[in-house]
Amino acid sequence: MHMYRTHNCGEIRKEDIGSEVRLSGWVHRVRDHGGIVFIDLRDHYGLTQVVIDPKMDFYAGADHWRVETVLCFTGEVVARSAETVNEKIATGEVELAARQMEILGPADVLPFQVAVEEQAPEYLRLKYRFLDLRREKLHNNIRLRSEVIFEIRRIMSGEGFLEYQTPILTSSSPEGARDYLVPSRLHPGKFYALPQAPQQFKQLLMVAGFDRYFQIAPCFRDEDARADRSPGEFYQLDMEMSFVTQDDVFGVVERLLHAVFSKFSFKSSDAPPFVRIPYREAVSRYGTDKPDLRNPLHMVDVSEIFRGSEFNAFSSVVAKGGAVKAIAVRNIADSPRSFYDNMIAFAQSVGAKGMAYIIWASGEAKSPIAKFLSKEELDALKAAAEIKDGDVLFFLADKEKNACEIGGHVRTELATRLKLIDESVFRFCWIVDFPMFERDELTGEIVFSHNPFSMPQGGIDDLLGKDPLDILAYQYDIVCNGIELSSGAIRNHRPEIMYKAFEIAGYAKSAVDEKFGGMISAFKLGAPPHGGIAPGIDRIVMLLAGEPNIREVIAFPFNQQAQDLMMNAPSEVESRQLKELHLQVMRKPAEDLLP
RNA sequence: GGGGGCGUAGCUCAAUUGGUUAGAGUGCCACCCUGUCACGGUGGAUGUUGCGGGUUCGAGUCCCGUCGCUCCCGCCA
Repeated sequence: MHMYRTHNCGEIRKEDIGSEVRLSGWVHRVRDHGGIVFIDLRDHYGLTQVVIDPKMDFYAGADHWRVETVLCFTGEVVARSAETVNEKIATGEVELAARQMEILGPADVLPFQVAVEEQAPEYLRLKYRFLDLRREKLHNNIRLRSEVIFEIRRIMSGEGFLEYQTPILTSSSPEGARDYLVPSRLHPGKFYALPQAPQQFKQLLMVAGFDRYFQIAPCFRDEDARADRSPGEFYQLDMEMSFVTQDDVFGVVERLLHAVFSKFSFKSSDAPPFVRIPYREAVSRYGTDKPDLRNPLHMVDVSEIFRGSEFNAFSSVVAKGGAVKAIAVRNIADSPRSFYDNMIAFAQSVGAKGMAYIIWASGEAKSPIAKFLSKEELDALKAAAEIKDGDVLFFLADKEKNACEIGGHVRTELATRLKLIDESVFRFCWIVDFPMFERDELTGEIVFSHNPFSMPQGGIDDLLGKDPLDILAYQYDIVCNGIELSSGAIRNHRPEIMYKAFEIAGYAKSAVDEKFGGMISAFKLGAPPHGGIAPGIDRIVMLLAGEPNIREVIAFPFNQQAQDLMMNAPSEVESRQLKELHLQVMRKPAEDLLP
């Protein structure tokens, strides 16, 4: 018989009755009846009830066994009587009558319970992550993550992609997020950087002729945390394809996401092709470039209706080049006054100067602002927002950018408060036609609005002939339920177009050669047209697991301050190590004064 | 770097709004119990109310500061 187990704790069934088995696992729960003890023994696979009879020589100690101790039991599989069958567990028709017991791993008193899904403080959960990972929810999330990644590899392989590794120690890039730096021992004063993404490497693999690349790629960015953004490191399904158009990339991603989301969730998910929304329309209609399409509300621009209106608060905004955005909500005319007051307070909390509304009920428009509006204006509003009796229209007037942004928040808040969001679906959309450049609000200069390596849609002609702010890029995002899963692009593989694009953003040719010399020289020696995308693995699993926080799908996450409380990272290092790396730590003055 | 929320027993929470000795559940310890499966029962131990000041006859409660966790803004090509 095997030293530790013949079966796992989720395995034995009626068919095994009468056979001698050995099980090892953690003590999940103990039910001590004095004359008989039941122990739920747990492992990765399930639970099995072990019964300890008072006649057994190890019985006396049974009630001292603490939960989460690791035990090994040997004994006979016996049937449970009809009234004692436990239908809640897969092994519930049988139990193990223990004949032998061995303690494999004793456990001290726990900082928090494993068998009970009670809330525990975040710092304890992170410090004792291995305990938290034993708990059902987190354990299942991490298992789901593994299964999702396995499925992704299977599908990508089926689509003709091969997986390649790229360097973890690379060079710092001038664009993008803050880098994590690694000092060089052999080159004093020089640093490696951890990759923010394998962007240039995957493009070089295309130049090298590998045609279709993917990688479950670690990415490192020294940025502050959010609920859906773990600081430090995260994983992307990084992919790149040669000789493709935007539609080819979309096809692969749509097939992949639909398959993965259908397989691992009971929620329904959009079938390909996914909705495509131009960037400017997304901002105008939803107030964001990552709209949650489960939310049925949207904005309409009613600026023209108010141009020259007697309602001065709006007409003056329009006269100054601003916009009036309206959000129609169906069948809420009977809401109490407090609902409108609270919504106005919310709008102000996200930057609105105020928010007007009109209620259509019993064929009449009721509103504090109705008396300023003509019948023609009211009719035009009804038509623009397809208003029916019982509907309410909310208005925000501001500079267009502000009105859209605030309206976006109000749209989300309205849907949340009115419970308009369908929680049973995954709604995907592509955001396309991102602008290539934008004006930096602080400096007034033209800068890249997204990825500098994206191909401008009109190629060199647009770069030469169009207003830079009107140039669109073959740049796209994929969004699911309001969460941005990824950005991608058809790349700019033509050196002359790249030089020109960088020139518009204020970079001299020599600067491009210096920063991206490797890529430029590669593109001068025969580069195929290529493009790709890199959906975030953590966010995909987060959506599938229904978790509101990304830490719940990462086995060993940082806390919000980018610390690992279990491994005690980051930590100080010995002065010898610093010396080897030609580094000197500049401590804060206050710490210098300490003895 | 900035703003909001939270911080009471190992854990989850309460404490009648400033009033006597800070409670309950769970966990822990001891004992009882032969069919439970969140077993049940009896008893017991456990508190620098995050920390430091202040106001007050009196502070878990009010004020100031500080620390920690969290959510958001900035940031994330």
